[in-house]
Amino acid sequence: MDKSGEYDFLNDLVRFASLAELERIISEYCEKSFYAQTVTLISFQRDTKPITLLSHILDRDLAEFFTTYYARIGFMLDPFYIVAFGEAEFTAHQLREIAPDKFKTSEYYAQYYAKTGLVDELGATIRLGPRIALHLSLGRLGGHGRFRANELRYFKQLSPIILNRLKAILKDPVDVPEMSNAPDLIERYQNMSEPSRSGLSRREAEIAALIVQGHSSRAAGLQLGISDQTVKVHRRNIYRKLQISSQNELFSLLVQDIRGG
Amino acid sequence: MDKSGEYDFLNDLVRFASLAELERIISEYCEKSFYAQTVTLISFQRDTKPITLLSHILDRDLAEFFTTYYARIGFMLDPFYIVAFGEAEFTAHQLREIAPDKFKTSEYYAQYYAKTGLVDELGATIRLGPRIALHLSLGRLGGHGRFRANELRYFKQLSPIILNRLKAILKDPVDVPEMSNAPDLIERYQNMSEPSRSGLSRREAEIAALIVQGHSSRAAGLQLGISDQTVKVHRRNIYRKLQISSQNELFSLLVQDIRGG
DNA sequence: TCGAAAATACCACCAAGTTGGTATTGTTTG
DNA sequence: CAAACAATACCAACTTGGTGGTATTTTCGA
Repeated sequence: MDKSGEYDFLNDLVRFASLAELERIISEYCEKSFYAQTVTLISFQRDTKPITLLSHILDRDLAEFFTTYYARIGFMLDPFYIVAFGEAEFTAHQLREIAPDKFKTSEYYAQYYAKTGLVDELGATIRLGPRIALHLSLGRLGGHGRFRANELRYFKQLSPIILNRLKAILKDPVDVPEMSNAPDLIERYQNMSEPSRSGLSRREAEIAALIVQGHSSRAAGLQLGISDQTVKVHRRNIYRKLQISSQNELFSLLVQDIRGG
Repeated sequence: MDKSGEYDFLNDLVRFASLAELERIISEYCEKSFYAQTVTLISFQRDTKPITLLSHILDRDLAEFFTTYYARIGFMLDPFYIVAFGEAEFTAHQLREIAPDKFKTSEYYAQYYAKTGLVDELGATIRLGPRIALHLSLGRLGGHGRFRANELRYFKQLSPIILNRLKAILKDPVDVPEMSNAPDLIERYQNMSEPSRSGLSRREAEIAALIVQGHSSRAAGLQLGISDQTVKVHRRNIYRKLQISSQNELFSLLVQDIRGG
């Protein structure tokens, strides 16, 4: 497999002066090197849909899938999106570093992520404001192997430079889109039950969100600083209130909710 | 809940002379009685997509969902479809009688069936030929409760009469659609692996099909007359050959395959 | 302020999936 | 024919989900 130019790529990526130039560099490199098969630059917005600023996806079906599903539903369960609004101002990770413990067997993975054909991702995110962040993603398609340790290292060194330059370029307020009031994952679950029944409590909705993101009861407990037994109790109460009996249905309700409005 | 007319409905259903008249009777009754919220008449065809002859679904979203998903993917995993091409010439069942043991927690249930809002179904099927069958389905939406024992009993008595009359009406060859060569579930799994790798054996594909239909390892073993341990071995081999590691992914591959072609 | 609900925690049990291993018997195919 | 593979079977271990129960503390609204 030809990996020549894996460093040249990132090196050159640093020398751009506009979004258009960045796009040119990316498409040039993606054609002559196997370093990455997909490159996307996304504006993440807390509580509402992301905006794709740049998307280099050769496969047409995959590109369509990306705009159809990821932009509507998938992003909410994307580990990179979740990390984007965490504490750190800047983050750069390989997917495996931040994916929940059951990510690969989660409903999200099976229904959305697996369809992209991606086997690995490098993602970097820089906060532009309290509710907006810029995300750069490099993807490996099946058959090209995962990113290696040295590739990750180099990405972690250069991606902040790239994203900081982009931040400067995009600081024009024209580029910062309007906010809508679409509810986030937790709010969705809180408002989900039928009017007659009592809805999920804040905590229960938090746990529902973690579960659909692909966390096991144990992992969710660790993250919230509570026991996995407690998580199981919440699970039971969540299922009862929503009149369901499995994780699969919990995911199904989310998709219905998002589609419905 | 008003269940008056539950018998009148089926009684009147028997007195039709054409598809159009049947449709009129159904829509009349569905509006003044809660006996069934959805009534569909489908032409099942082995190995290819079903044809909806009549569909009384009040909810517009549900109706759209039905044509979008059920007609393309869902039917393959529909317990009634599976039973339709079994040994019996005629069958009439409540869903719970023929659903696989893990149906309610299956990926199919969560992704397709749950979205319909149905909580129960009565279905009757009559074989028109070796590769074609006629299916009548009555559905209960959430909030209307399941069909009761006496309703099922009456359905089992009257549905053969209705379907036999329909068979006579539809025997006109114009109504029997062309066959295509779309692969069935088992064939799909057999042809699924990448060209470079060896595909699933017949037996493995059979088991893959049973699993996505919602059978547990034990249930699949019982059905095939082999041990559940053997089913587990096949599972392992299936996962290895398809380079996956969970049931969720097995389902995902099917959906991809069907969408792709 | 009193009571209900929420949040926390722990225990036990069962079903099921996932992952290892070994072994026997046919069948197919190069 | 020999090697490879399919199909069968059994065992063991582990993880997780789902369900049942009980109990304590906190929070918040009527």
